[in-house]
Amino acid sequence: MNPRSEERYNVRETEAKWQAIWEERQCFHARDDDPRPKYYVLEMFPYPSGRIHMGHVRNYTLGDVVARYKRARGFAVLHPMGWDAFGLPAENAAIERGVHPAIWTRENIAAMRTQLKSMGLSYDWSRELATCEPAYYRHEQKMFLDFLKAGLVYRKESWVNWDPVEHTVLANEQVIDGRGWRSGALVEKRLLNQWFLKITAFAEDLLKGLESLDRWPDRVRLMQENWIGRSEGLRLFFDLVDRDDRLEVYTTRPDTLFGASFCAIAANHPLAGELAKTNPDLTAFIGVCNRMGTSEAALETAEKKGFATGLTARNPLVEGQELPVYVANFVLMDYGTGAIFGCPAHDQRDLDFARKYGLPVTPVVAAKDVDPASLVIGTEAYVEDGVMINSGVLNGLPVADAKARVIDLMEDRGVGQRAINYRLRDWGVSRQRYWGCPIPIIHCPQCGVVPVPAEDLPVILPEDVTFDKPGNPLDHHPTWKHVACPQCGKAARRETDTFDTFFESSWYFARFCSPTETERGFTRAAADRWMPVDQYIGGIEHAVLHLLYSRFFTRALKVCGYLSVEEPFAGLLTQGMICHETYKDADGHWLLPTDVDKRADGSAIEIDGGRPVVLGRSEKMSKSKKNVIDPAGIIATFGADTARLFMLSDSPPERDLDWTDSGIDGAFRYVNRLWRMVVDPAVNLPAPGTACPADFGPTAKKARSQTHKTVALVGEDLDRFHFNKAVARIRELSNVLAEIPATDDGAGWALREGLETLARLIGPMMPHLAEELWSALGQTTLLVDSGWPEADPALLVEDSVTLAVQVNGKLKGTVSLAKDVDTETAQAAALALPGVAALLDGKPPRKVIVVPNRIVNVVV
RNA sequence: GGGGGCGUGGCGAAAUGGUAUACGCAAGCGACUUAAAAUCGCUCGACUUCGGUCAUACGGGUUCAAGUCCCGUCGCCCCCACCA
Repeated sequence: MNPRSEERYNVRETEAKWQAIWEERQCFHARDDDPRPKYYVLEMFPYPSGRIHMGHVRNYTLGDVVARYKRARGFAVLHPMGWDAFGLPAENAAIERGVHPAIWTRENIAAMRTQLKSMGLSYDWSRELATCEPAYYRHEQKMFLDFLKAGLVYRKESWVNWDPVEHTVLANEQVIDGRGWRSGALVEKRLLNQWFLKITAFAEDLLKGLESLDRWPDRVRLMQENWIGRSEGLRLFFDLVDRDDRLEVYTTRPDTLFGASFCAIAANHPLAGELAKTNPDLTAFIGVCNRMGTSEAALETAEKKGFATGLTARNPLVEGQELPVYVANFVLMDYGTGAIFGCPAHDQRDLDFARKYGLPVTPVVAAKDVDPASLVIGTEAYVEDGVMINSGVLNGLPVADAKARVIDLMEDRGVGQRAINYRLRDWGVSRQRYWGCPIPIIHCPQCGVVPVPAEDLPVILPEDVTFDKPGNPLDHHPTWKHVACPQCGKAARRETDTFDTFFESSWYFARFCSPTETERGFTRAAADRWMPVDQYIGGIEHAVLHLLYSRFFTRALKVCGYLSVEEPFAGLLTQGMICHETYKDADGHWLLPTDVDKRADGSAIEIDGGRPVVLGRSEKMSKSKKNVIDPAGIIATFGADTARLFMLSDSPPERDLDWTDSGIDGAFRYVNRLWRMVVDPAVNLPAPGTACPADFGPTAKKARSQTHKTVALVGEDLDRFHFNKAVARIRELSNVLAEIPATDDGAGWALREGLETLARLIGPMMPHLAEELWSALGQTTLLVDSGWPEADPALLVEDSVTLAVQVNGKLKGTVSLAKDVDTETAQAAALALPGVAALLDGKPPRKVIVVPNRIVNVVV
């Protein structure tokens, strides 16, 4: 036995060795003056929570394969990594464990950086950034002030989710079933002064821009389209009877104006507030509306409720008609004008409301062939298309024409105008939090809102704060908020709110272009050099928020002269989640996979105590369900390459991936198999660089053809991110190479060619193993520097092909023919097949279809 | 309620409208071994009278040909949601 085969592939030593060599030689350093075409690949940067999880492993493996592949293909690759380091968990750690958020965050970054490095990721670490450092966030304070100057920022009182226990605003996604996600307290609506970024100014542009993003998943584009929610309709005024005032309403159904039977305004509508001043019952009703739950269940069961204000409004289209005005719980202040007219016959909510309060229900649209007289609206509104009835001048018009006619009429009379409305709302960026970027504003009793002068930037977050009281520590700080007004010099107060953490992640991709720039975040030259990101990779959960904010932010930066592009991410890959089986004990408590012993029959018991375990379905790995596997243990045991291979091989990247122990075992077996194939080859290999022999035996010849075909196919697969297929093809090649008999002419040469190719093809996926194999094969260069193999076109063409032969579309056999034979030859060969001849029974076929090199279909 | 996606062996999955089930996992059998692990080899959709026949959730349709395109049904998943 060859003594070397007794050695085992030493994962730890080998991976550490190559990581050190790559780092020492700065293999992944991106140079701004590199003349080759650029390729910017970026993965969504992590929040430094303390440890990496499997989702990170998948995300960064995918990105690293793309980066290493593009590098091999001759691109100047920018592949950076950083930390989305502001955020709530750091404050929670401070409250719960007494650690300062800055210390907690920096320690987590250090720990996670070590973990990421153990994965062998090809980052340019010289560009690393952390958003919690003043060197980073100072620039976004400047950007905010530039946006303010450009009219893209404003301050407004708005209704927010207020957690009365934590004394802070919550984002919508932090409100679960109407309660604060941490405190569990019922969330209230509060009117608060907040800073807003005018994302709605770009609504149309953000919508249009989606069309150009042809390398984004359709799903994400559609989600953003729905989120922006463009609608076309009419804004019109209803005069209020006996009041010198009118009510502005937005509708997408101006055609149904003849069927109107009431108007309704939101509880937070200014008119409701005014009326409530003299009406305690209305005040109470508004209070009820503001406390109303916003959970799915609450909305489903919530009754339509209204409060008759006693006011009436004149229907601008129907002479003499007066409609009662209600305050209604189902009208939203922040969509349209916060006021509607109700047409019960053709809107389900309006119908529910009308039935409850005994309001008239007049159908004004009927399906084309329905007799209007027989039309009865019961408990279901008619929302389909049709023709106008009961509508005076509109009668007989199709809905679309009636809409246009009413809009024209209202515009002519000056009581309304065509309007486009968006569901998208301006981005409120104020948070009553400590661990975030301070908003660079000073409030002066004399001068009002005063921006911090550029020369006083950055406004640095003070570190000497306490977390013993609820609310924002910046508010409790004894000195920090007290400053002199930059304009009048008198005592003034700093803004103590900080930015939403989506602010930092909205421009970090540009910062990576010139991470040490001190003047304005990044130089225009560097941004022009590297932007846009050619391939962005991350979770689908950011389909709207982060990706939409970043698209807006990039446009705003362009307006302010920072960069030239509008779209930050030219290509987007959204990866699926990592799932794992779930386990519960008899009492219904979740169990960790490490506490469970799976048995051969599929059942499972608790390792400690042996009680039976209830197996649950595979679900997204989460701490709450305890179905998590720590990547650190996997990497320590099996190595980074095994973990990476597993992440790539079982499912396409956009699909969810089931973690299985047997899957990781299989990947590890393959890593070792490849290693053995090289260090202990079945056939003696010629020296590297030996000239190609003139003749090859049949199997060696086939193997060579397979080698070159695999090069071509794996390249296509990687171009399309079909990593699972690339892995399958590589495995196929190794299966073929293992079959070459030593007796074949040129066997050793064909095997060396195959193994060298294999090493290069696995380079992006299993980089440590690839380097190890490359060097074991006697190569003296680094594999990362050796480019991508080229397929020999001569070896890609087959001289013979197998054609399927069908009769009436059913497979009856195959024939082997020379490639590209003429139709007649193929047809004759097919008809000569015994099975085919028998079915024909001597008669000529009705028709024969020949698809060259593929199939012959005989129709009888 | 609105929008979108998916349904292929025991499992993860392949398949420009053209030989369905590549590649892997699990399982079974065998070799090596005192034994186990590791490794290597073979079998592996269903039924079969061994000629074949039937299988891509279900029912229709288009086509010489459908997992793939169209219509409908069922099931699962995701996103948004009193958006006027």
